Amino acid sequence: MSSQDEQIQQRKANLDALQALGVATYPNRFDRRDTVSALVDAHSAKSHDELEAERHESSTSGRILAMRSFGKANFLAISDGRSRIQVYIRQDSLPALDFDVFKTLDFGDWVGVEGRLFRTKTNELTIWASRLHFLAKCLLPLPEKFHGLTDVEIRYRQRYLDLAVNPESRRVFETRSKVVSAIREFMTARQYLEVETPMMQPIAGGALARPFTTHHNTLDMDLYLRIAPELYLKRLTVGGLERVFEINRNFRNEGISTQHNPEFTMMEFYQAYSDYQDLMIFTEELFSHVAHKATGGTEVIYGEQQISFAAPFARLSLREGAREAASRALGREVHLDELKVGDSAAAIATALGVEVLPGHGAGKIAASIFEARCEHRLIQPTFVYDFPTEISPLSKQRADDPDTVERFELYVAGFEVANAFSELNDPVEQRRRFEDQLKDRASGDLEAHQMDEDYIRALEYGLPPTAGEGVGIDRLVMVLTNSPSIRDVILFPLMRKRD
RNA sequence: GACCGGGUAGCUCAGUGGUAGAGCAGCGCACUUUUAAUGCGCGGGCCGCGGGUUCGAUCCCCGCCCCGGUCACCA
Repeated sequence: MSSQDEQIQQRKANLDALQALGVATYPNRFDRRDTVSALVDAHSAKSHDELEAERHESSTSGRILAMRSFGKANFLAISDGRSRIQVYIRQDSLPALDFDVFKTLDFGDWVGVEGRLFRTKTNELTIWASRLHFLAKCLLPLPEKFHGLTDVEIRYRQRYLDLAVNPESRRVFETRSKVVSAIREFMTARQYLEVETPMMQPIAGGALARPFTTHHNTLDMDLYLRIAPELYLKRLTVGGLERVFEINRNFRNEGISTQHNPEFTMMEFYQAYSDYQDLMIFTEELFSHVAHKATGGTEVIYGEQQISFAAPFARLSLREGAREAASRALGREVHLDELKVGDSAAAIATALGVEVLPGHGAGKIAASIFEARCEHRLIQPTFVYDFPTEISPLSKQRADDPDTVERFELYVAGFEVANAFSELNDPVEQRRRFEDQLKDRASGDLEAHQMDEDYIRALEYGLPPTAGEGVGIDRLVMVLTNSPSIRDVILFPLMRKRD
């Protein structure tokens, strides 16, 4: 019998022993008065003498994460997932039945404890147990207490084990929850209406990406999991909801990496009577607020870097970023004009080893150079603005330059965490842009946008001047929790099926 | 998809072409304030899976599976 099988048998035997004692093996409820965390928070500063004077009688519960036995003196450490507290068990302080129950306990079991608080000789806050209640059995051996669980495959596939034994993991997801709460609080305080739009869409629009497909049986209709909520949210602004936001999942049928999970969470919002410049200011305020609420300040450590979310953030035009990077890599001064003409831009890209596909204009080439050579260097929050029109089918052109749109992406720690633009609200121009996308699609670009006639009809009813933005929640949480992989901030990241 | 690294006890990890190792966890004994408790003793392994080479493979070779990283694609 393997070590694991052996331990399972022993734990089952202990469960049987409980039953033989007449104790409920899976009791229906336990009325706890205090969480472990509440006890620790309320009493951790109190001295031995203060505790003796108060003789606080507690009733709490948790999972056993340590057991030390000295014959008639025994110690447990129980945890509510956030804090842990020690329990002192001595035979002459408990009813005989409770001590018999104690003898059946295994590392990982759930118990309820009643008793007064005191400090041991080594000054540890401890519950002197007067009652012990069995709550639930841990039949499988838990990872060991000292090294915890470090195998990332088990941490991702069996997140419950990770959370049970790695407090750092718990903290990451608590921070994630704070981030989402802070965003909601920030948006609703500014009169944004929180909405939910379809996750299953007949046309997967609002972004350039490959969708997942699904099917509705009764309607006999193929559907896509959404790649973005964008077109639905702007329909709401057409309807007069001037400020809307949605926090929800997007699904993109693309690669997996430290920065990409097939389903990921975005906060997307639209605001009438604003443009992309207004959103830069708004974004600075939002990120400062969220960083403060989630971490207590605006300075965070990410890997080797210290990142500041204090406003203002740096601003850099995409072409200037590409120009600087090209100059640095080629060892000569590259001029902006060279990036604005297809032939010279293509020559620079080729010299840099950046692939240029037929049909790519100067704008797309400049963007490729930026992505290959510049973006990973943007550690401090940086607004990269003025994107080429050809890669921005839903953004409004600059009044002074139709090849450039009023759009920015926010980069932090070398990757994109937000994307925003002044929304294209001219239905004729929007139709022309979709038609350009259809040509790309016809030439094999699976990520090109599809035609959405109803969206154009909505624009024909009139979208006021509006700016919109999407914020990648997972990536923001990565930066705020110093997590190197997106899988560290998603409770159940997608993994290959395993037998 | 390509390349690199990894998969050995429940967990964390050593290791070798010749009977498989440690610490923790587990079991037994001792111990009435311990802190990764300690001491003594014991049990626990398809060395990811399948082929091949070999007298003999956990180790060498080939294929496959899973995980991680880099690149490609993307946010």
